[in-house]
Amino acid sequence: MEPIDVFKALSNKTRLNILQWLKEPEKHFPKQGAHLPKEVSYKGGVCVGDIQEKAEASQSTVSHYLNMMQKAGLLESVRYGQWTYYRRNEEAIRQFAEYLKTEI
Amino acid sequence: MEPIDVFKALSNKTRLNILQWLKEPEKHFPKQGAHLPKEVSYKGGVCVGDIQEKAEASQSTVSHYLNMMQKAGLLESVRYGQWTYYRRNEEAIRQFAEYLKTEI
DNA sequence: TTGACATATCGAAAAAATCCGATATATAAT
DNA sequence: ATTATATATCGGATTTTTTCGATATGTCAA
Repeated sequence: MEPIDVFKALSNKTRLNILQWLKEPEKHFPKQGAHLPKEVSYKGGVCVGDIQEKAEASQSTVSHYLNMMQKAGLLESVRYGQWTYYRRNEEAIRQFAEYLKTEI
Repeated sequence: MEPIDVFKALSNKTRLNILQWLKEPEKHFPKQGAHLPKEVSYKGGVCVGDIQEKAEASQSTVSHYLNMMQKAGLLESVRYGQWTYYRRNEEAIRQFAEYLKTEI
């Protein structure tokens, strides 16, 4: 987790929004999980299409953003069938907040 | 203090270094304060020239960086004669770390 | 008041980020 | 097999950031 990559990932309104929406997925993505078979239930994860709709950017842009945020360590993903579910990597985010508090 | 501006300011190795150097000015800028008359003593502040020398970037670049970091709220400055001293805005930095911990 | 020095600002070239549509890939449904 | 759907990747146009040298401004010293 390179701090600079995290700062870059957070230097954009849309990406910052996505990260904050994913704090409360059921609130910001009410129809979330519609595609998920009950037995797998990826807790807190939201599929790309739902995020794209809310973000009001193109599909390729949102896919790119999510990939960037995942590489920075802020998100993690799992694929179920044709859907990719993204959710926050809370442990990494916590570590980053801790780093910021002590090192910056 | 716009979070996005702070993230942008921190998305650069040199600027991140400057902020960290200024945590311990006497350690990273041993000749610091040479120009300061004792009676004013801007605690923790370092002049642009000393920062530039350590950062190994051009004078205009460093001046620009410092201005950007100040606008973001991370630094504050005072001018004494022909020198401008920059130091960390600890309260703002603390607030930002707190924002990150609770809002991100 | 002239010259030297510190810093800020300007203008521009180069590099990187943004962001899209088109296309590829993978899976699912018929 | 074919078609439809979700996501990823590609290629490129546009915008923003980076970074510099040149110049302007402000201050001090002789």
